[in-house]
Amino acid sequence: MYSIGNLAKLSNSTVRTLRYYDEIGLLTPSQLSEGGHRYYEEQDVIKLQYIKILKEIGFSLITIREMLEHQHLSHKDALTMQLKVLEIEKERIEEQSRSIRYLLQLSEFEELANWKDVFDRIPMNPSSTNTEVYERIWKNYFSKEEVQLFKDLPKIGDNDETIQVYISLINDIRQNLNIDITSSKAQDLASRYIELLEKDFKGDFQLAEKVWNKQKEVKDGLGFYQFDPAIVDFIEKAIVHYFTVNAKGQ
Amino acid sequence: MYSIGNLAKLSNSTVRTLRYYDEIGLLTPSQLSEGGHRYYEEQDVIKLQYIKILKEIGFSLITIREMLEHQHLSHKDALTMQLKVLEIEKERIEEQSRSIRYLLQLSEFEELANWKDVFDRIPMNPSSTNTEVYERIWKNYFSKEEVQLFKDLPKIGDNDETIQVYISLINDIRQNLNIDITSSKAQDLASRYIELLEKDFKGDFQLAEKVWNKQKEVKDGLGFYQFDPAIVDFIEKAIVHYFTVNAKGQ
DNA sequence: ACTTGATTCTAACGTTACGTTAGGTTTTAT
DNA sequence: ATAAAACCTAACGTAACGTTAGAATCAAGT
Repeated sequence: MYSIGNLAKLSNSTVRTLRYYDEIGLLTPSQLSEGGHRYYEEQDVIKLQYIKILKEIGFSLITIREMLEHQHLSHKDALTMQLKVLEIEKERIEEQSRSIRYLLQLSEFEELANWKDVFDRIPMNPSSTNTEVYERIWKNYFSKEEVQLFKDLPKIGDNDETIQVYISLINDIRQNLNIDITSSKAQDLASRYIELLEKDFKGDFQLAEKVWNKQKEVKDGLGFYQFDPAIVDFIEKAIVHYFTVNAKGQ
Repeated sequence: MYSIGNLAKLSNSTVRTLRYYDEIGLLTPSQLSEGGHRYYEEQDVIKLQYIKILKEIGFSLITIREMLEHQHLSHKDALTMQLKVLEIEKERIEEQSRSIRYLLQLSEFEELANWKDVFDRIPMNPSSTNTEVYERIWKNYFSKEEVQLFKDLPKIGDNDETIQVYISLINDIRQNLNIDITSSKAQDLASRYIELLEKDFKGDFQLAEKVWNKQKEVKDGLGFYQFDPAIVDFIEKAIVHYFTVNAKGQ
């Protein structure tokens, strides 16, 4: 026989919660005193444990009430439905996270200073479902295997370290736009960029070059991030010089 | 110059929403008629687009108001903070999903019929953080490499097809407990079980056997799922016979 | 039995972002 | 001028409580 306060303490709950559960018919006390005080039995304690478990895995109180009292829903159906609800919610969160990362990374690529800059730069829909659109474009210029490789290229918004590496490199380039292409600093930047290309294109520099050129030719681009012209210029010159000096055969 | 209804239509929003935004100071109309009607300008249309984008990625309206009007928060800080919020929320969902899958899979392993059965079978805390506890136990009996391999073994609650394969097999075994161990059916079941062991233990049948025996010796088990004794018995006999007949050297 | 402190009671307001209903006023088009 | 459409404010609802207020009840000690 427990008072409401004792039950609250016993079950790591609150008096308010228990009153609310009584109000909605989820957990009604076994007895009421003449003065209206609520008293609970051992079976109520156990029921409250069940309620807490179900609540913890995400069920609403109304659903819990249905499940515990009327049992219209089988446990499997209820669990399966709730899993579906959680999956939809997870998708929403992942999509939101992707959009936020997109904005953050875009912000760093272009050194966007404030919200106005960010909003001005946002395309209509910062979603990654545009990949399907670009796939159709890629098919016009590249083989099936090449298109497949593009799908794995780092994209802005990915939850991946690679983009950070690009961001770091692009920022370094941006701060060194005016240095001599032949300097060791410029060549270091070129080397770093080539290393990323090698990784992304699995060593296929011809494909990398083809993409780079097509990206400039095709009217709306190929869906790959479009660097600032000054940076494009720097990269081209630095890489040409790098390969000239190192005579890597390319 | 737009009326509230026109703006609502133009921006795929509702009159109620726009009134609420006015009420909380998020988007106030540029003009009010004598009669109290709200009229909005082009800049308000643009601002509403910004609001919608931020709302879509999960920011609360109050936060959006702060960001757009006072700009105390840099866009990077706000986006980073929101990403953290989403990550915490995602963790919660993943944990909840794991618990639900645990219950579903447990339910199928043991053919639990209703909620009472489920609750009776639930250990204190159906969390997978118990792995750390079991790791300490494993270290007493197994090498470091072996313990590492255990971490990758399928666990109840995993979002993985393997458990389903186990469930299917265990259910088949349960329905054939009384057949002759030497029958082709029993041997088929044994074969299927061995196939799973081979995959899980990377072909190391000696380790699999060691685990199987230790699981029975150690007082509270090793943290691997403990089959019903009748099923344990069946598996042992069927596998022994399988290897005897096929003389695989084990 | 009486007193006092602890516990409990109900009522009500708050939280977020609107949807919905009601009754009255304003705007717009003919 | 008239009528229809659009708009206004007020208020209640949604889920799951936390918080405050003022009054009543319970339990323990004398």
